[in-house]
Amino acid sequence: MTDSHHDSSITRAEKAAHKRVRALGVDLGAMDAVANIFRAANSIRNRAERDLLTRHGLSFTGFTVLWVLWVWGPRESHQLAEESAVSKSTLTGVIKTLHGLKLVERNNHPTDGRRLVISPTEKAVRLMEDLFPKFNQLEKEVTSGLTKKDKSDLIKKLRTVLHTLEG
Amino acid sequence: MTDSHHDSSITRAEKAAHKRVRALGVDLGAMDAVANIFRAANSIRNRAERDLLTRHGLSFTGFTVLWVLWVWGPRESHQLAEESAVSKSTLTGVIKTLHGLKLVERNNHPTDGRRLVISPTEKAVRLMEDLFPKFNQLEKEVTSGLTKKDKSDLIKKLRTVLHTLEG
DNA sequence: TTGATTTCATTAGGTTCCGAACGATATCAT
DNA sequence: ATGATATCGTTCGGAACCTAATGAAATCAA
Repeated sequence: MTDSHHDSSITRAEKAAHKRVRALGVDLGAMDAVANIFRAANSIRNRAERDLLTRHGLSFTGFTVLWVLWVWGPRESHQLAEESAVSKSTLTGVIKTLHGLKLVERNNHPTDGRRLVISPTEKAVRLMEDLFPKFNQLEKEVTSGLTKKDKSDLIKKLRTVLHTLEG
Repeated sequence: MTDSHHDSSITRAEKAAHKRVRALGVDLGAMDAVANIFRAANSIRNRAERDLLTRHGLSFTGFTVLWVLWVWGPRESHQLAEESAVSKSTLTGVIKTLHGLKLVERNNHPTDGRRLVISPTEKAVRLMEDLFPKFNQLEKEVTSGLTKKDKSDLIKKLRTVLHTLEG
């Protein structure tokens, strides 16, 4: 046994990247941290779509929008776009799709004629009550290599990154 | 001063989510870990596109593909698609865009008429030598709230998640 | 050698995604 | 009041993104 065959060892891609940027004086820790955030997000997203969402006709974004509505209740569309991390114009299309699936309602704002209030339908609530526990099961699986403390440390560090970005 | 105003405190969105799923017996640690991976990835991606990539006519995916070519050199398209984490059909379109920008060349494989070899142009190499250090600067900034050890812990935990997903 | 199978990239069709431009509504200044 | 400004959601144009179907080329069988 020489070394480095535990679960979190460096990947071939990371080694090649290090070699390429060696002469440029870059911060490898920052580079690998960001790269692994993207890899993890991509990988989890693809898994969720393949194993869970596609069969319900939902994209990951559609699921996210539904999740926000489920958690927060009816929202005006600009709020919904921000919470879902998509642009307003993207949301217009996603809402159209979700409306076609009879998962959201679109209502005019009572006093402001420009605004639109989006609500989850009863069907959407039932769907989320079925779907979210399954999604959480997937979340448990993908983080099953981490202890409870590992997860809480990971969360803390990611929140720090987010706080830096938003601050 | 009451409490909880440090950088990594729980967000409003997380609180609302916890309230909603309280009765469903979900794993909150797994939920928050995954949610924060997505939030961080989304946020960094948007920042990079806005502050760095758009002005060069590059999407984040286009940049990723160029990065892979820069690190690894000429690749066959199926390899390039996999390393870039997009489908082959998506890559066809991205390559078309990059070819329009004169950043990649498309060459037939010497012996196998089905295969295509994609190479970065000299222009692409120059662009990456200019662009990547700036991208890394952004990576440094977004992780500036973390110590060196924090970053290496974060990397390790994300690799563990990836290993679980791929294993 | 020819026919069946496999393995490539591309095309077809449809959703997601963005910024910019647009119309409609609300608000503010005068 | 009314004209200028700001703020909504939508539309437009175009890229990214997927799966399934297609077409081209290589390989395998007999």
